[in-house]
Amino acid sequence: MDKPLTKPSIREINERVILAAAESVFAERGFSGATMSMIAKRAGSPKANIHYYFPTKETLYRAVVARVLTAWLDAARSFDASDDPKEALTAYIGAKMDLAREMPLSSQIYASEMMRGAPVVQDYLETTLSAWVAERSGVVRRWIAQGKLKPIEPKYLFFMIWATTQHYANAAHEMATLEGGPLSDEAFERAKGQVAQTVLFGVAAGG
Amino acid sequence: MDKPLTKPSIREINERVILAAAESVFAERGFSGATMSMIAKRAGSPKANIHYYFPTKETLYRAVVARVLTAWLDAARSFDASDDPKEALTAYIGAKMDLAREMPLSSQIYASEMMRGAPVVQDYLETTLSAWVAERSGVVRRWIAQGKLKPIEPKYLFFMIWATTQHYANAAHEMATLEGGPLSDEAFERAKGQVAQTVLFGVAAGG
DNA sequence: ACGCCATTTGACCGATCGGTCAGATTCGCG
DNA sequence: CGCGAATCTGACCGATCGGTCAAATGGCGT
Repeated sequence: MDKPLTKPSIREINERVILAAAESVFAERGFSGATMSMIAKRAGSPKANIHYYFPTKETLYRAVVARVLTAWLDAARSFDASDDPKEALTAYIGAKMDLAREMPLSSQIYASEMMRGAPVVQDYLETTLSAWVAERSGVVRRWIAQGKLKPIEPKYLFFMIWATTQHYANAAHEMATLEGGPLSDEAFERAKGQVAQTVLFGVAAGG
Repeated sequence: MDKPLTKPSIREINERVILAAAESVFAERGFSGATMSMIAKRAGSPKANIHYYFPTKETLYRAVVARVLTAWLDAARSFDASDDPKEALTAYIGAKMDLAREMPLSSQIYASEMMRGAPVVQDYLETTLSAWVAERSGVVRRWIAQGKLKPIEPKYLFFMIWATTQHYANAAHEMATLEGGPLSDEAFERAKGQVAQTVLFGVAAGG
């Protein structure tokens, strides 16, 4: 879907460029710390032209956040890849970890949104995410009933997965300092494996 | 130590009030989003008086962050409470969880600091925290050598603990929305237990 | 009571913020 | 090519920012 049958219009191109610039600035400085001039400079346009495409700073911010949420939901789908808890959780944790590594800016914006009380994504929390959690909690409870998992509270399991994976974006700088440099691909893959292993062993039915 | 032998001076009282006000504003809006007038209003003093005690916004911010770090290190000490991995990890996770619940503002400020690349606490990361991790990694490796833990990379274990506990501060609003209200004390205690249990089972030597 | 220093305060400053606007320029279609 | 719409841009605006300052007020030892 969404194939470029027609060549992208000037509007499409520029909105894309501006959104990318805005994402990086919002991630670095937060909503209040970001300035329109900074975004304009990074996008390579005069400030007035940014306002031509996105009338206000808040409009622009909402557009950036909207992109973040779609990426989030895409990764969430990997949870449904299998009916087996081991496979499903491994796939989900892996997808979330990859997301944090490949789109750290988005992850940081999402975290900042939450810390500020979700002024923009509140309704997403109440509708889409609530529904997702309710549905998948049912799946986890079924696994528990089938004796495949310990009797845990599904919500806290999801919190733990979100926390851990998000941390690899939020605290990338802290980790880099402690490691003496950015995590290599190999180190990241080992981290991914250990997180998945730990969670799986932690919740797997005793045996 | 530090007993109030003499009654606190005007300076001590006011600095305390200002720091508390500043902490809440910085946590809500981030460094750039916080304004001196907002802090002044919350502290109940005119803005000029804030500048009398803390000459610049950055000075004030650094003072707030300094308090956060001492609370951090206090909680970290609970890791050394025992030589037994089960007890030590349970105590450490519990202390960190309590910290996130009792001082959510501090936790959020710390997270924001990291996301902005640690402009203020960089040297703390390179010295104090690095040393702490190096030392405790040695302890974990000893436990592994004694067959008490799976052969894991200690650093990723710490990352996971930090991530999970910090999440209960950073994402408190997200959790509250999904739970239909703030986590009760009971719910929080259950979460704490499940996190500790999951991590312990996840890293405990098989058997 | 006096005098000295700490503290408090409202008025004020230049810089920068988000946003506006009119006019110049370019695009795309007949 | 011609022309209306879309796009671009420098100049500009009021509001607010962090920070300053001189004068007023208060606390306290003697």
